Formats: sequence, C-alpha cells, structure tokens
Amino acid sequence: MKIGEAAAASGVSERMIRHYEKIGLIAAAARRSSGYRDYDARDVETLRFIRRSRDLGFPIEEIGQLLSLWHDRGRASADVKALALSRAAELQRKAAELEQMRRALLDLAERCHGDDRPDCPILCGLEGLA
Amino acid sequence: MKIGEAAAASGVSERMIRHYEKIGLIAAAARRSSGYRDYDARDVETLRFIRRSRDLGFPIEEIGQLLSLWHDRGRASADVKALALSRAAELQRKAAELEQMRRALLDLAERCHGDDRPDCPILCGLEGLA
DNA sequence: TATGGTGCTTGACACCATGTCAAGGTCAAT
DNA sequence: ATTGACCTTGACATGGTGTCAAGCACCATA
Repeated sequence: MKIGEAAAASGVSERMIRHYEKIGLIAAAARRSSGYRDYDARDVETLRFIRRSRDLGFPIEEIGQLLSLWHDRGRASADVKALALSRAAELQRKAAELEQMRRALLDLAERCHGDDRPDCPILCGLEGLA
Repeated sequence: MKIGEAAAASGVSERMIRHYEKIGLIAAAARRSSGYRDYDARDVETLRFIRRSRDLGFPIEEIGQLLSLWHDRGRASADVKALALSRAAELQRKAAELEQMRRALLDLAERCHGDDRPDCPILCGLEGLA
C-alpha cells in the first residue's frame, strides 16, 4: 500500500505520516525498489491509533507512550489509565482557562453600549483602566 | 527607557517586543545613538494593552485591529464590541471542544479497571474497537 | 512504445507565540 | 579602565499542519 492509500485508510495526512516517521513516532516504513514507502494493514492500524489519540488531545510525546503501552502485551492497564486521567485533567484546565477569558470579555462587553459613540469600556479595560 | 525596563513595566518579554516590532504590530521604537531601542510611557501603555488583549485570547491580527480602534478617537464602540463578542464565541467553541475530548477520555477511563492486568478498554478505544 | 496524468520523493518556507543561545557592542558604576 | 549587566541581531527550537517546487515512478491508453 502506498502512502496515499495509507493516508486515506487511516485518516492521517501523507504530510503527517512522513512527519511522524521523521520524528521517530513510528518506525521507518518499508520501501519498494522505487523508493516509495510501502504500508501494510498493521501500519494503518497504528496510524489510526495515533489519529484517535490526537483527536482526544494527546500531545505527540504521550502518544509515543501510549504506543509503547499498546505494543506491550504485559502492560498494566493502570499505566494507561493514569495517562488518560492526566490528559483529561489537562483538558479541563485548558477549558477552564478559556472559559475564564470568555467571562472577562463578556464582562467588558456587557458594559459597552455598542453604538456609534466612541467611548468604549472594552478598550478602557484593555488599557488597564477597567 | 531601554527594552528591559519596558518589558518589566509592560509584562511583555523583550523577545516579544522585538517580535511585535518586526511583524509590524507596533511601530519601530526610537533608537539611541548606540542603537539601543528607546521607549516612553506611551509605548509601555501600548505594550500593556497588547498584553491584556493576548491574555484575553485575541490573536495577533485582531490585536492589530483593536490597536487601530484604540488609536482612533472617532471609532464606534459597536466595532469594538463586535470583535469582543466574536472572540468570546470562539473561546466558547474551543472550550466546548476540549470538554468533549475530556468526556470521551473519561468515558474510556471509567471502563478501565486500572490495575495490573493488561487488558485495557482505553487502548481498545484508541484502536477503534471501542 | 510513447505520452500524459497522477502519485511519490525530498526539501523548504509558512503559520503563531515564545524560548534559548551565541557573538559582539554599550552602559554604568566602581 | 575594568567589570558585569544590558543591548543588538540572528539562528534554531517547539507542535501540528499546510503548501509549493523539482524531479522521479507508475499506469493506462492511444
């Protein structure tokens, strides 16, 4: 299977497949005599695993750890759970941060009459004179 | 005022001050005969404005628009409010996305016993066999 | 078989915001 | 005058992805 087909089958772009190979997240693909990369079903499975992990917000480094655990038949599920819970906590932290920014913005916007007049509490707030 | 003092006074790092100058977000600073950049209170105010905008999640491009509006004494507050509300909506969208990822992760983690045994619903979920 | 179109290769540049490091010049205080 | 802190520019890195370019491989059809 050539890289284009592997990309279509896994949902990971050709660009990112080459990238993951370069940074060592996945092993270098087999090559045909022409130099084309050659993929099999197992490779596609791995790529799909990576894509799902990314979709769940795991950074590359942690995806590497997940892949190790995945390939390790004797791993303890506790190790995986710990990674997942720590990721979930991080996501919550980030979401809370965004929410806090949003609330601050809405507070400013609420005090802004939002018409043709030039005075604007939002800009004053950004100046630091809120 | 030299760049280090301006950085300390505004909360924007020296690195980013130079960066903002290079990308044209702020005007090129005055220079002493030595070549050192020279800042006054007004410059620091601008930097602080930028920092607060960044803290509220505005991307650089929108900060440029905010700066224009800020400097424009005749601006309509409605224009500022529109920017702020659109930013708030974007923040909410992003937060919701993170929250959705988190929930998916927690769903998987909940089904994982998290002990020494190797079978793990989280990894199965990442494989796509959830 | 020749040709064309599509797919593959590598490499480079871009984004956005920020950090760090290096080599060299300047300032201020001792 | 020396020293140590500060400034200058430039380059490289991060993370995840896009795009573009030049050149080669593959396949089907004329």
